[in-house]
Amino acid sequence: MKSESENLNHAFIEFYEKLSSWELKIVKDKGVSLTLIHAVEILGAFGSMPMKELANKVGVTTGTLTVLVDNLTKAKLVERVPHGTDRRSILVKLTDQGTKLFQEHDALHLNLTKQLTAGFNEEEIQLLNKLMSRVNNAF
Amino acid sequence: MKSESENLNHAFIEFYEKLSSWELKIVKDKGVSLTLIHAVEILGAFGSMPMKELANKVGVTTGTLTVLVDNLTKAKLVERVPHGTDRRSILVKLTDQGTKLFQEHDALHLNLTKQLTAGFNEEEIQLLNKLMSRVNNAF
DNA sequence: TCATATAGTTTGATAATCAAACTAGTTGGT
DNA sequence: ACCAACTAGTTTGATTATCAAACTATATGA
Repeated sequence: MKSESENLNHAFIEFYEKLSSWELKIVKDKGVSLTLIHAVEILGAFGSMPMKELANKVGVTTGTLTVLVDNLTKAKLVERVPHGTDRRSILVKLTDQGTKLFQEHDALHLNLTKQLTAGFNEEEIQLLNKLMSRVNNAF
Repeated sequence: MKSESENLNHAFIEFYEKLSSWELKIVKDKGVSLTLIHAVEILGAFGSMPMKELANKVGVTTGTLTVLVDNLTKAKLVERVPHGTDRRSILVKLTDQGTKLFQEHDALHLNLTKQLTAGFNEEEIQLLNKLMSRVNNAF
């Protein structure tokens, strides 16, 4: 007999796998790379940050991030702005256009979430949100 | 005021982002590529499947998957087995060694899940599992 | 002041990926 | 039964992503 933790673990993994596939399909349709939209998503969620920190969150080296930010800059989605106190450092910041892309992507996620919880009543949605928020805070 | 769906959506996205970063870190430590472990995870979670279906789930073209499965085969993690009724098709199946890798990776996930739900009682874990399973089934 | 550390870029090589052409097998309409 | 249209997977040739390591510019601390 499987423990409840094992069942939950597999539910988490299945959700993660399905969301990954969904995300990949979405970005492919838009003709942008997964890493690119991932960077936009991180900047949208956490705000402007230095190259190094963004590289860590995206999961690439700073060398790779330099190229990625070059491409994002060419596409007018981000801009490099000087760090206030450390002249070695550079902040990566979403442009208006980048913010728009982030919001569009977020709206697609919202559609998906609504679709996935179509059979839920308001209390169940609220309950699931509470439980997932507790999980996120423990991360 | 944000709707409950929006809150849940952002909880899902935060969970997905955090799990992605965790997965990336784990995979880097092991020295294998994210795509490779992703394929193993999909095969472990959903069972053997044809090239095309695996390509869709991994999010690459069938051409790319051919190379990936070649590499996985060289590493003795998967094998190509004939499809019962369609001779054009090939099933990708985890080997014993591939299954072992999946189980090791799954154990890491389970540790994480237990850690994330350390503050939950048994009923809450069961409840979250029920809700997430319903979400997964709607995917 | 100067040795050491850090942020970001560049470089050269390797690996991942794609689109399109190709092979082999299936299916449906006549 | 035949054959045109379709599908699964592979191969090929080119492009892109990525890394490690060397490099530049700035910061820090003894």
